[in-house]
Amino acid sequence: MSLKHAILVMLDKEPSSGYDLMKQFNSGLGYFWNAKHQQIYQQLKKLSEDALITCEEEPQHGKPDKKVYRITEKGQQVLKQWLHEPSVPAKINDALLVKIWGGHHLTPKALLKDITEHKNRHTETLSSLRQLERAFHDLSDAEKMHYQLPFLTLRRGILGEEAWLKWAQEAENTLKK
Amino acid sequence: MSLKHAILVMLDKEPSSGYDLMKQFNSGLGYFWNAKHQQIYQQLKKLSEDALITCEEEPQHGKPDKKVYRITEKGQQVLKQWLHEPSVPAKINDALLVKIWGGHHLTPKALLKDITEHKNRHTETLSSLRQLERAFHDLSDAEKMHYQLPFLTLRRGILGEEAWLKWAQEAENTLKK
DNA sequence: ATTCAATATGCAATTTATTGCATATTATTC
DNA sequence: GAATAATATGCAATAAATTGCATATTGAAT
Repeated sequence: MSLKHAILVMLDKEPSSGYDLMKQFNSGLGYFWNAKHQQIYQQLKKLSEDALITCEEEPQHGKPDKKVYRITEKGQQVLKQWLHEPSVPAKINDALLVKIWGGHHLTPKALLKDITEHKNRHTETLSSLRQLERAFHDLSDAEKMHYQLPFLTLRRGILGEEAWLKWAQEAENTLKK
Repeated sequence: MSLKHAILVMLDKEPSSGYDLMKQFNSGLGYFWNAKHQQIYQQLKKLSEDALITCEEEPQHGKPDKKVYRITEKGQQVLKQWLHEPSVPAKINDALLVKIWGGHHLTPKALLKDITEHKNRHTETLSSLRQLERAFHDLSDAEKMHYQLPFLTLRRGILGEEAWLKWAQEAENTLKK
């Protein structure tokens, strides 16, 4: 229901191309909302048709031209309305947990391997989130105030990853027996 | 990519009707994999067509008849193959976090309200997970062994919910200033 | 008797998401 | 000069998920 709104939120902060958005979905916001590049381009098209955003081609030096999208008045209205609605609960689709839940066909070793691979990714994510956190702490008070809300989402990421890794430790202890 | 596999996992443990599965998706496994009843019935149909499961109508007393599905040999093969593949990273779609990330249009009060509503749901979930955990601890050693893997997923749920609530506390402290 | 909640299943239409191509520019490296 | 990586965008087809109905049985409560 709302890749649309995620894009509006992003464009409301800063006009961007599809490619810019894609990069954000692969880092910052992407931590909380998944989208592949196809989905983004499709939504941009749709949002343009509905006049919630406008598009302007912008020549670049050293890089292919890009289409810069901007949120419109109408888009802002739609965004604000969405912001005021109660947000729907997060949706989780976690294949690893499904596998563990029904994993009696697998050896503990096979499960551990799968868990370890995930652990590596979570460890990397956590470390990059912590780097962002340190950068935040170095900001001036005014800047900290300005980034207060994104910082909260960063904290959510950090606490989430820490909890994941703590669990992985438990799981490893159990499965190694 | 794998509501299909989640259903096979469930049917491998125990033959069930669509309604049975739906209830599980609204409690146990549903914590890690979302599915609405329509999706379940549609998948059951497809899985039957592909001969990964069979269907048998079972009359009941006191309740409408139900269709009991069982996993077939072929289904077990498909399931085992899936279990041996590395599992895809979990997908998160969390509208609340998107909203907070771009929530400068909202008052802290409005954000707090949204967070509080989510907090209530998470509190309830945590409390029911903890109840399951206590029930597990009362089991015999043999039974504990038997439920080892589902217990790990339960622990994941508990650690995840605790982390969420810890974050909510931080967010409230920040936003109440 | 009638309403309500739980049980039980499904069709049809639409919206979203995914997969598999496909293309073009420029900078950098070999 | 040729290959590669990063930038930048897209079509077409399919698969998956959601929404909005729609129906039927039974038990328990009013």
